[in-house]
Amino acid sequence: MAVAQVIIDIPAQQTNRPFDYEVPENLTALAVPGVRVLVPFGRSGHLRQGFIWRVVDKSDFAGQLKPVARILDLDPVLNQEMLALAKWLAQDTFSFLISCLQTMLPSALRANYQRRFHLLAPLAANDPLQALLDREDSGLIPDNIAADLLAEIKRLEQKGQLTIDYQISQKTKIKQEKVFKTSLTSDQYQGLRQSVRANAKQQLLLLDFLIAQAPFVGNSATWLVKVPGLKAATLSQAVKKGWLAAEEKEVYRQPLTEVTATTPKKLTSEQQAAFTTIIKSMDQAEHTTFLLEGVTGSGKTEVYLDAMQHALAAGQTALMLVPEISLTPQMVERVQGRFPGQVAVLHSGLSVGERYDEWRRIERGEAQVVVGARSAAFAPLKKIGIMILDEEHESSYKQEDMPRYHARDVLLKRAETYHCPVILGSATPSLESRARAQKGRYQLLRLTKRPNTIQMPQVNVIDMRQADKIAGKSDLSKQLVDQLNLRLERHEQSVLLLNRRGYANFVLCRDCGHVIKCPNCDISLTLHRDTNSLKCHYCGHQEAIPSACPQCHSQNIRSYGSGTQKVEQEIQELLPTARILRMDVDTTARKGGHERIIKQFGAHQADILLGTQMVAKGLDFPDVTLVGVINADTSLSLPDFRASERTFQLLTQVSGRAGRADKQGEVFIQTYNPENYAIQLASAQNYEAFYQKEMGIRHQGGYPPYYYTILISVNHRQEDQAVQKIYQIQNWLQPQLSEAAVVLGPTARMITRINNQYYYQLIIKYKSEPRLLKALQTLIMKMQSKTNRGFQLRVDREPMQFM
DNA sequence: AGCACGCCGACT
DNA sequence: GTCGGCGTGCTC
Repeated sequence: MAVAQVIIDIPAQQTNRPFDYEVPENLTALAVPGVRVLVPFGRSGHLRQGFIWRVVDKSDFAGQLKPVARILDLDPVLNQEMLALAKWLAQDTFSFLISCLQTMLPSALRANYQRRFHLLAPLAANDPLQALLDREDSGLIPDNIAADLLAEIKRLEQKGQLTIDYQISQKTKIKQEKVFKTSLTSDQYQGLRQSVRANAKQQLLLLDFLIAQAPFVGNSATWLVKVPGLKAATLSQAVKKGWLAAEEKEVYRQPLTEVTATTPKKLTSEQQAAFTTIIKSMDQAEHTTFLLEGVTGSGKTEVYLDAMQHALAAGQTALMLVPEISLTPQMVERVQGRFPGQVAVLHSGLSVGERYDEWRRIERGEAQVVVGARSAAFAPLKKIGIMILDEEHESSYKQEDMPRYHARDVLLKRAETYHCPVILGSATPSLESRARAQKGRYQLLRLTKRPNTIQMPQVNVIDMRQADKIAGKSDLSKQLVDQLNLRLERHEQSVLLLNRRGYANFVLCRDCGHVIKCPNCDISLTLHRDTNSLKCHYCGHQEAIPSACPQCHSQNIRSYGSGTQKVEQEIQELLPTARILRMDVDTTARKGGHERIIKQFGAHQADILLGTQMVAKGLDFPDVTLVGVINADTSLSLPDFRASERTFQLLTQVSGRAGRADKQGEVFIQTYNPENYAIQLASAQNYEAFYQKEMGIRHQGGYPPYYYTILISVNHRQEDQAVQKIYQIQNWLQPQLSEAAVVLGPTARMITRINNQYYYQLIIKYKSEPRLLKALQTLIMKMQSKTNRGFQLRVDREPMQFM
């Protein structure tokens, strides 16, 4: 009898190896690697979801095998390539196989475990469990259930008064909407209208609506009930009375925006040269990595599109990743316009079901081109001919939780399988990539000119130590405000970058110096004017603004430092006619909020777009002639060796937003460090010089790309526990490293406490440590044991954030 | 995460 | 002697 090796979804994930299960005779045809199965697990025998990893003839397991309970897929959801990719990913990122497999799939295919209790005997009069039964999903035990309720459930279960069952429901994969059909004629509704009690407001409202729908009555027209004021309960009552017929109807979610087909633009000679090199590599099926370094506006996208076209012409597919933030309608329309009907889009704005639909279209081969954010690196395309990573320096390509993968590494790995080239594109490549191009591991392609003779913007650095400042508004120089005013008069648009959201940075008592801090984190709270509250940007804690100092009760408490909200208010006071749009986490958090703001600004419904980093990325507004950076220094002062690189990239990018069409753009950068090289070289738009200078610094400090880095971080509710553990880890790890490896720390993280967890960390810098990876795998396993309960360990290879 | 096994204390 | 506390370790 066949034996399936199954990777199981165990919540605690204490294991990383497959478990063997017997395949019942009638399921052997379906039991192939990559299909999802339900298997009994543990003494309880509760079913869990898993993936068949391999099918073998005989098990090495000495005990009695349990049988596979159910096979969930007719065709594997993960093919051989994906399974191999998962294995590599798990090793490369120190994560569990199961989490890698899950990450590759749309969440609609992930198991959704539910615990539900059923009463066998009536509850006591005031039993707290009654509250759970009264909810709509009667008897469902929520994951975040209060401990005392859970204890009560356990108690009753032991007394035999209730049972708990465990269900695995697949999250809805097919979008279903409740649709109501009229089941009576208009006349019959009229009749009912007469007989219903006069105070049955809801029923009358419904009947009036049904009568008004008369033209539809009698035919099969279905309609969605969206009558204002009508409650869902009334509808279900109406169904019971036979007034209406309800049914679940599958709805296709493809918000098909009308796209006009576009034709390829003629390439400039530089673009043509890059394109020719790339397609040569495609034709020869080489997995070359190209670093396409092109200044903003030099037309990288046109090269991507032509390369993708070349793949399609050869019967292959194309995968293009862009940062989430630049996956705007502008970008999507551009790709869809070029390849109408062939494009699937994957981004976080899609619902679970929409994502699944797009994933299916890709998997079935109905879409040959995929545009998406980070996780689209796992798009189930076959016969990939070209892969593109736009804005390759963006840190959002690195996933911050398990598995901590970098989309770039995934693409490069897949390129080996498909023998196809990868294009990494950026105006300001990451130092890692640029250095690899230097060493010849990547092939460097350059686009140095903007087509249509658009000039590079003129960049001015304003020295805030000497600049005229507007009285009382210490963050705005007179020069910048004059420039804003000038654009306002000319009916041109401006973009302002301020790297801090909220209203004020912190709230301080002028008498005793007390700063109001988050009760859960070691960080001061940020003042938000719109909600009139103090917020913690790390844990989300929110509290009212106190009228007196909590320490000395003085009324003399003030806020310091400017955030987007305050600057918005200040500019509004200075330029009363200006229409200002604010774009930051607070205004874009809701679904579609980001798009809405971009659309509004693009449609000239505002004169000034003021926002955090996100205004710098991927936006293309032709009428913006002024870009202002209010505080270029905030990102510089961070204790992170990448601070200069980030500042340079941000300033260069935001500068590129100015003057893209026929109008010359101007950039003003306010700074207290005007002589800093990152600011100087960004204003000169000189990437090469920055690269040389920064490489020198990295070499001296022994930082990437000269060294590999690994961050090991431990957190615990109690500080002394976290400290003890990190030293214990260091003592264990150090002897396994060579002399050449450098261990920084242990140190407390910059913000030591977040959400009442204390964080301590170690950074290992190394060039070649053959034993390190194995040791870290062991460490992860050791940390899973019960003696280490309460600790969380994080092993992050090439971390983006060192703080 | 569950669930059982097992090794110690306070009771019929 | 045994009932049950929850520390420890396994789950095919």
